[in-house]
Amino acid sequence: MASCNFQSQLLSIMEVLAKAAVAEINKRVDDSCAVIRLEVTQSQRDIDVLKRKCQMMEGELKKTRVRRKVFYPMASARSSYPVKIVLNKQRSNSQWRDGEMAVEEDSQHQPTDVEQRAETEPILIKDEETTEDVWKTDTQDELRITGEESSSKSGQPSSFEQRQFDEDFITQPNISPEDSMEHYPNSDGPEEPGTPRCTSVEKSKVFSTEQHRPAEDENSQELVMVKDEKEEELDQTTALAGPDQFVMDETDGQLWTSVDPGRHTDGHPDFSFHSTEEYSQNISIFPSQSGLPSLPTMTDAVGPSVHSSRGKPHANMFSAAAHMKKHVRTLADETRQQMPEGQSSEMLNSNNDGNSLALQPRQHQHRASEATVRMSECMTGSNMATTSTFSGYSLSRSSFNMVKRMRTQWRSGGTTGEKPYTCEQCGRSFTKQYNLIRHAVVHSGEKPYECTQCGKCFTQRSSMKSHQRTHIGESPVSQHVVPPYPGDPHTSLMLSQTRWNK
DNA sequence: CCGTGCCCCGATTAGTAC
DNA sequence: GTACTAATCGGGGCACGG
Repeated sequence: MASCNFQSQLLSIMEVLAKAAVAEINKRVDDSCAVIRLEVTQSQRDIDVLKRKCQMMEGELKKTRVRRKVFYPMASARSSYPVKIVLNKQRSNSQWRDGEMAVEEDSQHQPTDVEQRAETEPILIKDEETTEDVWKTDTQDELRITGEESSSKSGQPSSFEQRQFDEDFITQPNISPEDSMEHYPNSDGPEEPGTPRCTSVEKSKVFSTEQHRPAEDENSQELVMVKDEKEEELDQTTALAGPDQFVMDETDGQLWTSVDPGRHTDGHPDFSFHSTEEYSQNISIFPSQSGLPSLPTMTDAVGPSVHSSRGKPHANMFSAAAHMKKHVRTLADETRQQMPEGQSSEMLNSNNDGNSLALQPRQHQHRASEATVRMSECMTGSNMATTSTFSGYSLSRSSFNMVKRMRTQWRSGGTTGEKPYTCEQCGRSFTKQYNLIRHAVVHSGEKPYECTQCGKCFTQRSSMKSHQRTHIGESPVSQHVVPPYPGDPHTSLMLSQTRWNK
């Protein structure tokens, strides 16, 4: 009898708890859906803005091309390496300008208005230049559109990384994945033989991107406020979930095992993939810097990153957050596309119901963001000793040791096969950070290493060296004529030029 | 000592000429 | 199909600074 009574009481308690849990889940799912809808709306606005910008920039590009055709008809003929022309546009602006001036002087041409403009403005050949301009104004456009920005300037936010995240994740929805690549350190302005004479990413971009900082500051106050709200919510959710619920798995290094289960089942494998793999990778990778350039493209970023990220070991949560946001948007877009209006919340509801550990989208975002920051701190060692939770995910001392081991392994290019450094541009992962840095030039088009004999440019020094070996071995004659070390590039240059120009 | 950035070498892949 | 070359990446190892 007593046990029967106890069972009935237990049953009733469980029922009450279950009902409460369901109600809470529904409530939070609805809340999350609202966030996603907001994201979708903002994304649509972003798309519109970007379309307009795109059209503007296309028009500018056409004008520029026309200008270039008119005034520099020999530009393409002056070099056998068109890439060199394009990529050198900034660094060799002065060089170009010299050549252009020479042409103009030869013709004794009186500059028209257009020409004067062309003289005072860089010749826009490559799209990144215009892309950056887009971003320069997009921030303002975005602020105008959303009307969410705070006009007042604020002091330093409590955490730059958090601020970066919020800035990207909340108030700047128009960040595209490729724009979050500014963190890529660059193969610096190289030196010596193979001296970078073909640098495509110009210093001016470095400065121009840094000029975005004030704009960031303008938003910082609101950003901090938003962050606080989110943290409060986060605390609530984590308190609800209980820290013990999300103990980090020490054995498999799956820091996110509890974050996003079940996503594969809801028809968004992409989001799931990125959230479980790329996020965890990006989290650990990106060096952050105080005062990040705002929204450069990948190609823009390669340059600045050289100067800004070196020696600044903290993770760049900006990029990670942008990545995260991209996938949240992906989810939202897919949801919108795949489901009729009004069904998305139900769908998400059902998805979450099917998984006891599945975080609701908003919770997921918040936790992901928080965990991102915390993780970055752990990975960078900036807060290794004090960080004890991943947004409510308990992290034992041994887990910290594991994280530290992982970090060491990753950074030293460990033998685990792990590729924690992911290119946001193409999604490729790399074992070492420097490999990612080196890879960035693929997207930037930068070819900093130039063969001293033939002038051909290469992305990597080893490529240039192997190429130079071809000069040595290209013919019995050249073996004798070309010095083993290009002390006298002229003779070898003549020989190699005939080869390249054939 | 450790973390980090970087260099160097070698392997692989893709493109091109013959 | 083969050879050659460029492009790219992986990994070992060194240098330097904290």
